[in-house]
Amino acid sequence: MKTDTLERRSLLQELGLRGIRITGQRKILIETIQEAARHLDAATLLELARKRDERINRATVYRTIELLKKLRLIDELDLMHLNGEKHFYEAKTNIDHMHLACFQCGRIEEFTSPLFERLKAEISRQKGFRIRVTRLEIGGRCSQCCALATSCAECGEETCCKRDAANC
Amino acid sequence: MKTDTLERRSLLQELGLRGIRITGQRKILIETIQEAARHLDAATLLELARKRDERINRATVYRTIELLKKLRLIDELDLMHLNGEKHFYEAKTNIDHMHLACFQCGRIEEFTSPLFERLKAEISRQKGFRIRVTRLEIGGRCSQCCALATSCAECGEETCCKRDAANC
DNA sequence: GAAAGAGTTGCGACTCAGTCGCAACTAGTC
DNA sequence: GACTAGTTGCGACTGAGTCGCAACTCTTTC
Repeated sequence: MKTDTLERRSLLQELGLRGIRITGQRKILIETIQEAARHLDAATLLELARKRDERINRATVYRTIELLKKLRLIDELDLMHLNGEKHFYEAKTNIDHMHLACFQCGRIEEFTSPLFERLKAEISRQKGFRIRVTRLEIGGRCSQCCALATSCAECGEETCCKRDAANC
Repeated sequence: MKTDTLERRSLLQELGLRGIRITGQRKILIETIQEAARHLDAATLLELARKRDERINRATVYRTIELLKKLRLIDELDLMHLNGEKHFYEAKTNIDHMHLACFQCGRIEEFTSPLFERLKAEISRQKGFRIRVTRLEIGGRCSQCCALATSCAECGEETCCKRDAANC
């Protein structure tokens, strides 16, 4: 997952520094995550990894994800369950960022803000909570879909999500 | 889920206002959600509802949750997957709030802040994104666990999560 | 109060993400 | 090159959530 503003670490390098064995499978899986143009779920990660080495097993994918999560090298996302119950993964960035999920077109946007950092500082201070991981996901309608918005055929409401009309 | 600061609506009343049929099962399920002292997952909701009417079926629980989610009367939470892959549910409140999940003791705290509202406003303004649902979950260590913290037997690190030593 | 019909429920079979134990394999060390 | 702890593949399993269909029930209408 590459963006202009957010800096992601080299996961392989981090693994090596922590004395964790770098196997062929881990190398492929990590490279696949880092080179992906979008957030990957476990099944897609497996599929892409198998293009490089078709012997890679599903269990290995889950075990590697678990490892990278525990080492806090990747973040796990739900992306508002836009695509069912899957989880998605991305290499951790230098600054925490949030994900905006458009219910209409399915696009995922990333967003950072100093306000988010201030909010985290406030939580630490007020609640005495030591923050280790944050997950801020926002669902709604992106600017493009807002611009194209027409009222819903089912309910007449302009704010309706055509992707899921019952959600009006 | 009752708190002092957050105001939750009467779901049954809302359902009626929207012309949705109020069945015996829905009444029981909604009352169970509203009277619960904690966030419920689908299986627990079923279990509690069956104490009132043991004929209630699992599929009905999932269908009712789906209905309430679509009507935006309840929020779905993951609570940082502290307890596996389940989802948890709570009646929507008048103000969006976040959940702080302690990886050590498992406690869930709720927190509201004007900064969160400002952050949402900033996203709407800067990205032109029309926000419908937000989910902010924060994982770490609560103040009580911080106070009791001793270094981890496995790794020696003070910030280690004893619940999951591999997470050091 | 009874009839009618749309909406809802229970049932059971199914799907799919994720887990686990175990034997075979291999990266890294000596 | 041999050794071994850590890793992998396999296949069976678990558990959350879904779906189609027949039976039931809430609400409306008369």
